[in-house]
Amino acid sequence: MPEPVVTTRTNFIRQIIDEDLAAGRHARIATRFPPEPNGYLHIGHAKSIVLNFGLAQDYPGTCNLRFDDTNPHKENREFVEAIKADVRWLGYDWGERVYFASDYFEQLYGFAVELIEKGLAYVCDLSAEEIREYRGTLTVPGRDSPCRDRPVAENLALFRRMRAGEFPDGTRTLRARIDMASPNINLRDPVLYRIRHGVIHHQTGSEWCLYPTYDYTHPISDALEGITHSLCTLEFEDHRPLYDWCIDHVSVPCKPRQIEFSRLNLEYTVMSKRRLTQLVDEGHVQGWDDPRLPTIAGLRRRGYTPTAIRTFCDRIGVTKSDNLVEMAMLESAIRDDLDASAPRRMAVLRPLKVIIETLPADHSESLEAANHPKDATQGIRQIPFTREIYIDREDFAEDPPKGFKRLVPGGEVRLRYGYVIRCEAVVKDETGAVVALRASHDPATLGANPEGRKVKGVIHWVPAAEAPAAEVRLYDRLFQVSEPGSDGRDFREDIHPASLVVIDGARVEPALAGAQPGERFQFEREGYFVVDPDSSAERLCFNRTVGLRDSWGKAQGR
RNA sequence: UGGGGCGUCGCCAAGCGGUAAGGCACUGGGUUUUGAUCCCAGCAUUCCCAGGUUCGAAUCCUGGCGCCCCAGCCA
Repeated sequence: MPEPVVTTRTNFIRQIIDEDLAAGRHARIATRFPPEPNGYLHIGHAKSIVLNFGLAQDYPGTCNLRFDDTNPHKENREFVEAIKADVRWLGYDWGERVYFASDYFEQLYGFAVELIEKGLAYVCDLSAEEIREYRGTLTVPGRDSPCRDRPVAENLALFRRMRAGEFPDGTRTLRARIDMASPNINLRDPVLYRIRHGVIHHQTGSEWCLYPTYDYTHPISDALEGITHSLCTLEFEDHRPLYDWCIDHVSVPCKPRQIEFSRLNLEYTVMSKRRLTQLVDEGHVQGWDDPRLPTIAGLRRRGYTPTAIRTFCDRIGVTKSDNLVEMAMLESAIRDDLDASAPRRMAVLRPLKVIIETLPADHSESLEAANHPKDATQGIRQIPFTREIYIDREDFAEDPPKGFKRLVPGGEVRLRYGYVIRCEAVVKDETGAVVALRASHDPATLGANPEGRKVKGVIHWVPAAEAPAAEVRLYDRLFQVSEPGSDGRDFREDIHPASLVVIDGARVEPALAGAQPGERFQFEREGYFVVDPDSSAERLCFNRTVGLRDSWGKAQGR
């Protein structure tokens, strides 16, 4: 089958790189993906991963994986490992190039000493509250810290004592000496180092009680790794002058260029780490890999493929404009991939028994079914056809709406891969509920059209006695509004109460019996499903990745 | 009302002074033993608005308007 078309379109970042290359500024590009290990990766990170690793692949060049681990409070090893697994799963290989910002702590310290010696950084005794007061506001310039003109020797000595652990948390910081009156607040003597006692850093243990801030660490880490193009999201645009300042005033080997692009926003979900963490910690979902979450782990468990995610990232492009992408965009990417690759199977979600009375009780014949309608290399499988079968309750209607093409009393329908049957009688219980159907079949219709009449409908089915039971989890959007938390609501109020519907008594065709976790199928006329890790030989369990496009359901207003 | 960004079809997004790509969605039609897929066709006289420059402007200039980000010892 043809691979889904992935046309790597150009974008403004590629144009910048082309210009830089044409101007001879670099022989080869180097990018990096710099996650902070304080949560799981989500589809927004995938956009960045596909961008950075994709650039390295195409130009070619290299892309480092670098953990931005400067805040030991929120970070841990579990997240480091999960992030590695997700990047690898997406199909990218960093080779030997995994780094940690904490690898550079000693060098970073040395560069801080260099800044102090140049009179460009000073130890400040102001408390956090005082620093805030001195910073001024958006419209009012800040005031100089009383420590701003401290002699170099004193700064050096104090900074050394900060490292030695002589001062408690929050009592002193190292600050860049830039401009307290700058209209850009990030330049009003930003904090470079803060004191953090008693935290065990996942990489450096208790070696340090002094931790550098992102603004100081990131540019230098980039430079030390020889990054040529440092791509980040728009909110860091204001930080670029500080990024450049750090690189310009410290003895690093090269000058990386920071370029900002807009982050991905998806309708009906949330993307911020704070909110995702809250959903997991407060139990609104069942973990970071809950299939309703836009995390990579969640999408994987939902049945998404790396290819679909890459296709999606490619289709949304890379720009600087604010965006809110429709779910339909993501869904079409996974449908494209799975339509081409997923083997077809039949599964009845809400079983309704049909007794084919023109067949003897012990009738059993094997019907042949192609595993894929357009890919013969996927082969065929056999489906036993028996007197009693199950069809989906939604494929029968006593009082059908206009245009209904499925089974109705006295009407005919084709059983997929099998015969045309006619509904002869409706069996009801004392409450009037339909419990079964009595039917006849036309033996002349296997692989042939019936004589003298047209049968429009085709429905799926499973042999009653030989259809394994299964649990099927139907997922819907996690939120019921396109922008959770907009207009001042708490985003949790917008959680969709029926985002997960568990169907307990589904019946599937025998060929699904040994399905293994991670295997993906199309359940014909229903959608794409993946075997959940909870599945076992005794109890099959499927997750619905996405439904098939459904013009009938849509026309019915569903 | 400081600074930094952004504004092209319902949603993404090309376009870089020569007369509005593409994808998603949607609407028709065809094929079909999945109301799926596939195929074919349609879908911005107009680019936030208003002036200006030019033979010619989404692209250049000026002035508005709208939206986003920044006042963590988070990233």
